[in-house]
Amino acid sequence: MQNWLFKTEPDAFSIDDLANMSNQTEHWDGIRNYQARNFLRDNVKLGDQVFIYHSSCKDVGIVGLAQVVKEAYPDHTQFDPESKYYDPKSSPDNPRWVMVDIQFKQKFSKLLPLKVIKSMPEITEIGLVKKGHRLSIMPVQQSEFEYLLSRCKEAS
DNA sequence: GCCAACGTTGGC
DNA sequence: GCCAACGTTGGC
Repeated sequence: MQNWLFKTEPDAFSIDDLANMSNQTEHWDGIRNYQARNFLRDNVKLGDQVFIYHSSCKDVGIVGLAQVVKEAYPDHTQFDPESKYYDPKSSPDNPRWVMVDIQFKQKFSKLLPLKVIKSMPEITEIGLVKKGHRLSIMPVQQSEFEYLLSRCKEAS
């Protein structure tokens, strides 16, 4: 069992969009980084908890919680020439990119800002607080996950 | 919109 | 396999 943090740009797809999907479930497509792909393919498991994080926007931080409801399967956008995620070097026989499905669990009434996360002495391992870490899928160790979750709920 | 820090590509 | 050039990410 693992915990994760997935980044998303709320202008493209936000926590509210996830909450409004049918079954409050959506496939997490468009991951085009090998390290993130390897996490998705090898380590993201059914039932894992996922922090949803808004990036590249006015209010950057953790906004909610989701869970994995389907493990890795081929990301269909890699085969679609119309998609911005199209990868001509990938083929259906040998898909290069995968995605998982996640289901909305909770939106925190107040977001936990990146600035605050960085100021927490308890939080030292998560990729967010490390310099130059740009992964859009990152593991969160259990102790830090629990601490962050309690702070999110406390702010709510 | 800037720019630092990465990741990827491709010539050699 | 090196590395320069280029592209992308993402906080500010």
